[in-house]
Amino acid sequence: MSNKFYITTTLPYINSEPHIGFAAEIIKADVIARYHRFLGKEVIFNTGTDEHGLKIHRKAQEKGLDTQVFCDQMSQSFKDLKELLNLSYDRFIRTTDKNHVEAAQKFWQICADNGDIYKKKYAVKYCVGCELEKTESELEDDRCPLHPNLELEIIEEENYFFRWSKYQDKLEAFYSKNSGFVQPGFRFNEIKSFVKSGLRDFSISRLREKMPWGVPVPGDNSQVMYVWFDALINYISTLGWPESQEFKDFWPGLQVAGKDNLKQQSAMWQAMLMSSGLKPSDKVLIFGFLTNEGQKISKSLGNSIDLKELISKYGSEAIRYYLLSAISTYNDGDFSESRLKEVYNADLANGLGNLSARLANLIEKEELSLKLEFNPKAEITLNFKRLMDEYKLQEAINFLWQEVDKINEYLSREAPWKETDKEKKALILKTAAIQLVNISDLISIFLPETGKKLFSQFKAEKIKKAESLFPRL
RNA sequence: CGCGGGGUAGAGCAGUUGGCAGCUCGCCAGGCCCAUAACCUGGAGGUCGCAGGUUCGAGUCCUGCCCCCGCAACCA
Repeated sequence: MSNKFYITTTLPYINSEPHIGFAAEIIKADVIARYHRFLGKEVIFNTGTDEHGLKIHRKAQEKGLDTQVFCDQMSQSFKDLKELLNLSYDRFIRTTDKNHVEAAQKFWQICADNGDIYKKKYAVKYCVGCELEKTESELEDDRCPLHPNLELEIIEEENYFFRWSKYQDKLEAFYSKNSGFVQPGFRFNEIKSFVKSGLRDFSISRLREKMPWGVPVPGDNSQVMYVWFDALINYISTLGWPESQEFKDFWPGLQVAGKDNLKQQSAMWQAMLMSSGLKPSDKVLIFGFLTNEGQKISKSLGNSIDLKELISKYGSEAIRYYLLSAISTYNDGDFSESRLKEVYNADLANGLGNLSARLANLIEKEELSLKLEFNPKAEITLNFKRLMDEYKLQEAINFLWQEVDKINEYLSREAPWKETDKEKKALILKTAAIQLVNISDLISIFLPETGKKLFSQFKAEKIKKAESLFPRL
């Protein structure tokens, strides 16, 4: 197995502030990255911001800002998540970065040289909301059914197209050879049937005079790249492609995305990689969406969750725990503040928090000297790995909490506070502490701060009661 | 016949290859008294959406049907 591991999130489009859904995605990616570091691998974990396109340009204009200034501000807001959510990414690429722009142009050139980019004159109705041209069959009453409030724009111009259709067979062959390529399985089925139903070449450029905010098409000053074409390339430009050892060492990698990105990640991008002669991605994980208190998250409903406020209220560890353990990794889930509190009290305060206080207190009174070490061969670790290797994050974290329960059960059963034999008492406490130490290191994959605290508390020569890990709410 | 997800205890959800229906919260009754009013044990509460089929055996596989929700702006 390679000692190098590369993982990347999708790049969020920066026309609004980061929200809970993206937080869920990047936290899951963070857990996977930490897991691979835990396995001793050298990891690159990439995220960043997608900054081109008409919507962003217009948004900046609305605010009376220079587009780059607007992008700088929004991008910073996403960068802030690193501290706020305790993320461990080590790359943050912006699609307006110079090296990305150059890589996108190089990539384009290679696809063009391979005959996969051609110019076509066409007149089409274009929906600004989708950033997509619409065919007649997609329209209802001459309006985009997805954005009925927006007037369609008629685009009559010569644009560049990518020969997606050429890759249909290759994609299908690739899918059938790589049975776990997209996870979960039902998403894989979805994309397979989509590709099977036929691919149509898609437009990958816009006239610069109409849409100035994009990567210039090499050799044609009148056109800029369509936002999706350039954005996908970030997954390799961040590794220094085309000229870098790092790219050779780390590509291909694991990509994670929300379910709205299924086509782009697992079919469009893979075809683009095939065209440029690069290896397809290693794997694509597709996560579900969140609702807020049972309702679809939307600004018009005024129910978008203020992520920063939430974090300052409950702390990143609680948010991480909730998103990872109480919400399905791959299915849609619901975010509810009352549920968050419930889970916090049950699992963090009464569960892990109380247990660590309970055990530390018992040991402190006995003045034991334990000097415990994490044991990577413990059965717990092996069972845990089995789940993590299949990216069953929710099952893995819940498995750890079952182990927390077992320690509580063990203590109640053995009742060391009643034991009069000093040696027996010490053995009971040591047994419990060893289990907790083993779990702590695994917990730090999900809750880095908590893991660190537990580890330093229970690895110390003199275990002492510390400040409450998770005070009850 | 557009694509997809879902309908399992009062609420929220798990159920991998078909093998005695589970978890968390809440509720009831005990226990413990080391710990954060915590922890442990037991209990009540389900015709697993409906109707068929395959099977020794179906929440799980097959067929049909009913209902809910995404695939609309913002957005993963």
